[in-house]
Amino acid sequence: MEINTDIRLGDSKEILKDLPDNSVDLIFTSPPYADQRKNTYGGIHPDKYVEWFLPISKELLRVLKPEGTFVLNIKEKVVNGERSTYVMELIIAMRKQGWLWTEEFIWHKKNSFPGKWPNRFRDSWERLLQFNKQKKFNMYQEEVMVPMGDWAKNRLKNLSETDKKRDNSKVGSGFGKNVSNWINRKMAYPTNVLHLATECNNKNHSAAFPESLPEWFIKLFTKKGDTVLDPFMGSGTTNFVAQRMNRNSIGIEIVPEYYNMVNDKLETTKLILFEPEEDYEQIKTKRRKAIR
Amino acid sequence: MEINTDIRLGDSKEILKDLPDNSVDLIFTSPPYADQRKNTYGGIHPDKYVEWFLPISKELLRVLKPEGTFVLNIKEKVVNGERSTYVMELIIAMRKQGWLWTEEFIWHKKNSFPGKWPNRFRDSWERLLQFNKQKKFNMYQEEVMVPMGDWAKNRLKNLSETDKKRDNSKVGSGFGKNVSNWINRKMAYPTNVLHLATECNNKNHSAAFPESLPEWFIKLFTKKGDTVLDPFMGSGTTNFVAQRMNRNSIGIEIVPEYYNMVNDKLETTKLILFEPEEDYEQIKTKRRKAIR
DNA sequence: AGCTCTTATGAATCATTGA
DNA sequence: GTCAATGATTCATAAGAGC
Repeated sequence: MEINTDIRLGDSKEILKDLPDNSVDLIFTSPPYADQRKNTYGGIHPDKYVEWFLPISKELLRVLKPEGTFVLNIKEKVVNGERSTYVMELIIAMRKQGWLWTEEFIWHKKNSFPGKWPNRFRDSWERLLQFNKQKKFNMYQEEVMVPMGDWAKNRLKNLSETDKKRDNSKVGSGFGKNVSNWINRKMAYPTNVLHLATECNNKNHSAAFPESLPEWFIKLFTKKGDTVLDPFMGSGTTNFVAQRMNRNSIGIEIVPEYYNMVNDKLETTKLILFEPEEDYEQIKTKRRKAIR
Repeated sequence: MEINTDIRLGDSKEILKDLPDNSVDLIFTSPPYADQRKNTYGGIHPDKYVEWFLPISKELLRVLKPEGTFVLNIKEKVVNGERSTYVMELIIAMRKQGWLWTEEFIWHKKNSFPGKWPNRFRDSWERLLQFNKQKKFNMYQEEVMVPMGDWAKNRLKNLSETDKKRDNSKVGSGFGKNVSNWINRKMAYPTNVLHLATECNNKNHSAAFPESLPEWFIKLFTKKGDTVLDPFMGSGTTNFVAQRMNRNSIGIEIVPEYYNMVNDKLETTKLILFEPEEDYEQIKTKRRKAIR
């Protein structure tokens, strides 16, 4: 299978216009947060954030396939002792634009930034907002199943009366069936809380997320050969992960430095990818070695 | 110290008017969620939720002390395949009403029951929205510190070169000071993600939260002798915990059944509380025995 | 293997200074 | 005064090396 990784230099608002309608299966991105990263990006003021984002999300709505998904990683900062409301306003505005706000996942960051303040604890979570074009969308739940913890085994042994009642009352998916499924698979579906560390390999980009973050959503919402788009590419994490997972991808980046950095890495990676018969993990290891 | 637990039967919007200005240190509540619990509460429609809540939050703003805190436990439900936006709208509306939206804590529910839907995972988190009247409010961070892992003890013995460098470079707060803090503490500050189980003792009330939830916020935002208010008392968890922790409390409940249930329990508890020289844990155990 | 120990580091906040 | 920029402060975890 030929996998294409297409990166473009320029402003998302403009570049996106070149992409055809209904052509992308998953959009995964972490846009510049309001007033952050001033040295590299424009540094959008919280009050202007929604206004700035809406023209972009309008294009995203156009290029996304009807069964596709848009996952937006964002977190509002504290301004003047209060959490900003621009993310709330953005959700409301995007719904008016035609998006469905399907779900909000929580990224619980294991290792959050240090600090101590008299009236605030450390912020250790971010939002992962899931938007869709329609109620029916592609979701491959089995791909992100996780090994069951001990709690589940214990629970299976001693089941409360409430538990039994609940499941027996279900039609078509009785309790016994569920249990046998669990025992056979020893795997469970995850929840809408993701527990990942913030560690990332890209030291040159200030705001890179860990590879496991896009990886999880790419598994969940796409299959091999599908197309992933990141309109705020940054250090290219989304695109590298997509490539490793045999998904086509498009990345857009406005800062030439980052664009070039990703471009250079991409060349290195291509050489490795042409070696056949390797699975993800092997490629992952090799690539890392090659880059470092 | 004489602790008063004052429960009232009626509609919060009306009953709250009887409470004096600036008299409450902490408001902790979990209001009926939109369209949930139809059999017991009115079942407020998502579209009407903000409109319904604002007159109540207006009174809450009045009765709260300037240094007090309002913690609102809420989570929007899925309507027609989408998350409702009424919580977002409520936050924005409450800010216009004069509230400061200081922080959003996440309650990560450890043990949500396994379930499966074709396009959605189990919902295992809820919002705990912190509102304040002013930027300066009472917060007793030390009270909610958690035991540090074993790694910390080891670290204290042999300190890394990096640690030394970092700390030696500081002016005015040298290395030794920090270390002594650690040794004395053996405790760490939490973050804004709470990791609690959903277990709760009140089977008769459909939406009761675990005691550890109000307990955490009562510890964090009040001291002994302070006053806690729950305008949607339900099974009275907040009030029982407040009482056990030597805080005065007020509870308002519109459903006579719940009111009576709490009232009955309260009588039982009072007898126990009049026995002196007991700490929280002892009382807790006794009360539970007495009630069951 | 399992333990102990070392080391790196993360989209943060706040107070202060300067325009 | 308001607003923007700068610097100081800071904690807990995981991954990896060493025994």
